Amino acid sequence: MTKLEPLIAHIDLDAFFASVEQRDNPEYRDKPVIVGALPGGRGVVAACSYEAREFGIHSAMPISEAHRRCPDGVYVRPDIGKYLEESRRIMDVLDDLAPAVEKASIDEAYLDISGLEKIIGSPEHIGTNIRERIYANTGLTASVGIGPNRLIAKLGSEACKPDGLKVVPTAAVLDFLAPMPISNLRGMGKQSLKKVSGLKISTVAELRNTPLATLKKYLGASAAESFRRQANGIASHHIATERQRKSISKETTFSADVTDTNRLHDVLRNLAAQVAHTTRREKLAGRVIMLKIRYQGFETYTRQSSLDQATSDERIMLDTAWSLFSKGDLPVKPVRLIGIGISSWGEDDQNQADLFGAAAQGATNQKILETIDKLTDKYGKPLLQVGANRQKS
DNA sequence: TCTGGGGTCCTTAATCTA
DNA sequence: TCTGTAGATTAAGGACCC
Repeated sequence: MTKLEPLIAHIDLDAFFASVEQRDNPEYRDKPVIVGALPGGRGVVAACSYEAREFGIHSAMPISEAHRRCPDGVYVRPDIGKYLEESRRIMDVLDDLAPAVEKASIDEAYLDISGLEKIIGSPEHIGTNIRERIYANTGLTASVGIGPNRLIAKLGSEACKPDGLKVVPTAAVLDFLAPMPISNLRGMGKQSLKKVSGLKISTVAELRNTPLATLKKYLGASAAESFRRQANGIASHHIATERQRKSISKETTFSADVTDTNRLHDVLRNLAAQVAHTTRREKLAGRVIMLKIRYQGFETYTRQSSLDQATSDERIMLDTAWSLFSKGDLPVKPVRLIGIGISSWGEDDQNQADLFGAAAQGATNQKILETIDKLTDKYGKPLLQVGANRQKS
């Protein structure tokens, strides 16, 4: 049997949030739609329609600046629930098409379409098929890039936006990459660009021709090697169909900075409850609690603390985070943002939570009950709490 | 311009441990 | 037993992405 050449497709919905709003509100069509914070408040643009982009608006732009550029635009608060539902429908369409689908974000996915050529036809044919099916099922347009690996597929879909299809055969990869700005490479953000500014290189071809030792001097070994591989079109073609999330967090920015510690504690309690709820819903328990504080001037601190045992209990999360806040090594001044997170999943507590949950749901399995007795003997009261919390959620 | 929220991964420094 | 050291782990923060 001959080995299959890897063939990867990257699917990217065009201006996703804004397109959903334009589809659902015909009066928004052909208008600059800006989804995000409302003018007058603190916040940024989460997504905007292509009409809005003509005013120079882009995602992550402060909403005040967007409003200055386009005072007559349609400003909409995001409806994440609606977008998640839409995302699920799109992923269902993709699941029907390819054996391996990796959801990369709410509006993006990678598909392993190796071998599909024998069933559906040429890569162009496959790409067209994907775009047509998404449009037929959702009324939304998507851009599709197809190439021998994830990087080329992703850059392909970026190159043909909006509503396009780009196929890059292996033989064309180097020419495809050559004229691109180096900022197109994964990981080449503002800071890395600053680091290489002295090299006077702007295109991928120029980066490719820069000695590796020189790149290492400016970027460090690991980043230099990564950019060099990318410049040569070398990247992974692995599609991860199952991805375990590594952390859960919740944060909030105040409309005006807060000094009142009672208020901060109340807000943190609320955030801890939300994080705990998600943690239990995902049947997880974590050992590391993280506190995030941001002051005026975007001065940001994080502090974390490891627990002896994994938890999904909001009171433990709150108490741990609050003791990090009160420890005394953080500046005492008005707080702009406060957040809490949990990570480092632990096996034991998770299993115990599951067992208690099963018992609470009326399971009579003798083995479960015996195990609960054993665990209760071993750990005592706090464990009963795990079950009680789970039941509530 | 004045910067959300929820993530991941990487680097570096400090600390622990064999 | 003491000390130095290397490697592992933890903590904090930076950078990036959508």
